[in-house]
Amino acid sequence: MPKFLTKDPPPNNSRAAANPTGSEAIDDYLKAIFQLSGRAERLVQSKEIADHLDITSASVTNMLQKLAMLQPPLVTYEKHHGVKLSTSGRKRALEIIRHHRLIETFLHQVLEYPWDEVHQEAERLEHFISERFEERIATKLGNPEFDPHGHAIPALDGSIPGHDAKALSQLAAGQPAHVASVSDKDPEMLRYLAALGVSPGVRIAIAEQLPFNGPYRVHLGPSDQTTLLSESLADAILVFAT
Amino acid sequence: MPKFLTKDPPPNNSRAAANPTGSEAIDDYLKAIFQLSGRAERLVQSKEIADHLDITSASVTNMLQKLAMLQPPLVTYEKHHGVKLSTSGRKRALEIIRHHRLIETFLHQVLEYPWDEVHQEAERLEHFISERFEERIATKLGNPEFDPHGHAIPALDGSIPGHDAKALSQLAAGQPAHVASVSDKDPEMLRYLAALGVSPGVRIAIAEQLPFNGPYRVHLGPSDQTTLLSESLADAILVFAT
DNA sequence: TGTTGGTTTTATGCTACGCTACATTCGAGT
DNA sequence: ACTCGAATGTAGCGTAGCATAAAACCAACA
Repeated sequence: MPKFLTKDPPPNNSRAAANPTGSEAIDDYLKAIFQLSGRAERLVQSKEIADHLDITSASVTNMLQKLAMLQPPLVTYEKHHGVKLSTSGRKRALEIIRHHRLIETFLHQVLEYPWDEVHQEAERLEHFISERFEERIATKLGNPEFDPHGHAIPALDGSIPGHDAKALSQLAAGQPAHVASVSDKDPEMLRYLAALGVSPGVRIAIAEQLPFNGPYRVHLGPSDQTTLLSESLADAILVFAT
Repeated sequence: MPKFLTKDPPPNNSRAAANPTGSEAIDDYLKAIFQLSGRAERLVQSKEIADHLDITSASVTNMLQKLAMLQPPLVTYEKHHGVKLSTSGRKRALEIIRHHRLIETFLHQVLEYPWDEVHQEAERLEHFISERFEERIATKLGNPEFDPHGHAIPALDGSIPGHDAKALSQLAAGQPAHVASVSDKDPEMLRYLAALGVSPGVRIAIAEQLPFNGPYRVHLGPSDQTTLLSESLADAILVFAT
């Protein structure tokens, strides 16, 4: 018998109010699985999670077993084949992501945070806000569908405003498009993009990619200004064709 | 040698961003010591802390030793005589209390929480918000001096807007006064007080206390309406004479 | 069928509290 | 001063929660 089942659990930390059976670690696993499994909800391998969270595979196996035998289980786990989220697990994952993106939007719009600082704060607070807090800021913001980086905010019922976006690097040259979203992970990159004028909704089109996987030359914004974007920037920007 | 000194500490939880050497437990000890020691900053006994936090004295001794030998120390600890906060400890305690009261005010004014619900949420969030968050909500609120219950919000420099308030039960009969603050611990009580029209700033005076430690008959508000208040309510309401 | 990654098991470590049981000290009252 | 009970301190231990390294173990593919 696994050692974590020695006794029944009497949890008592302050985050319990927001999430009865949970912890920051668990939240992070659920988010990771959700993001890695993608729309198709494919099985996710331990190694992927381990890499994503920067821990060892052994730790992941441990936690997955734990998550699978919680009541209710948060994942369905097939030995040697991977995991996917259970209904409860997906619910919690979506809740956390909703929290995160609502908080980001709130920090940006109400507290006037610069957009490169919202992620870090949201990453911390997403675990601790109550249902009530979530509901209040959503109302205050008019139930927004997208966060400041253009990422869709899951609705209360778990539905996600669709977007058929693809990486700018996948866009055909000459195809006019609009910026859907930008990665929020790297503040430095966000500041740079802001300086360039790249943000959700802005018009963008690729003029050409320079030879040997070189930078992209793009036309940007209403004035069709020409700008150079590195490969990694072109991967971090999602667009939808128009 | 105490066992908690086995190795130097590499803490890594998400709250670290808000408070490098800290934990919710530590915050709670510091708050307790601050509140118990009062204005005079007298030495606080372990037992008082133990009772306040509802844990055993032994646990308190343990923690106090730990707090005393942190770098920098958060308390000065004299064996068998009690503790008081060090400069760093007082700084942190005031920071937490400032967080708590700013958050309460913010929830009430910006997110329109009813005043009996703000305490619980603030109690959780006070540990996790960043300096930046604190600064932004303070600015948004116009650097308020009092929270919705009338409690003074410590300023950034640690100063606290003075108030020479005393319990309503200590007020002389006939002496006109204003409500300074009400205890925020019990939501039920807050709802009742709200229904009566008792809130900070309201005019109040004792008509009489009924015999044998009976309830207080008070005149309340601009219309001098007469109301009965139990002993414990009269203890929970602070007033300043006018 | 053998190699080889990814996976699982096992045994452990570590932090951060909390507790019990027992030893000690303080200090108030005689 | 002395005594005795309350308050403290010490030692040892328990638990929750993660994480790890090393070794055993699939399972898929060439």
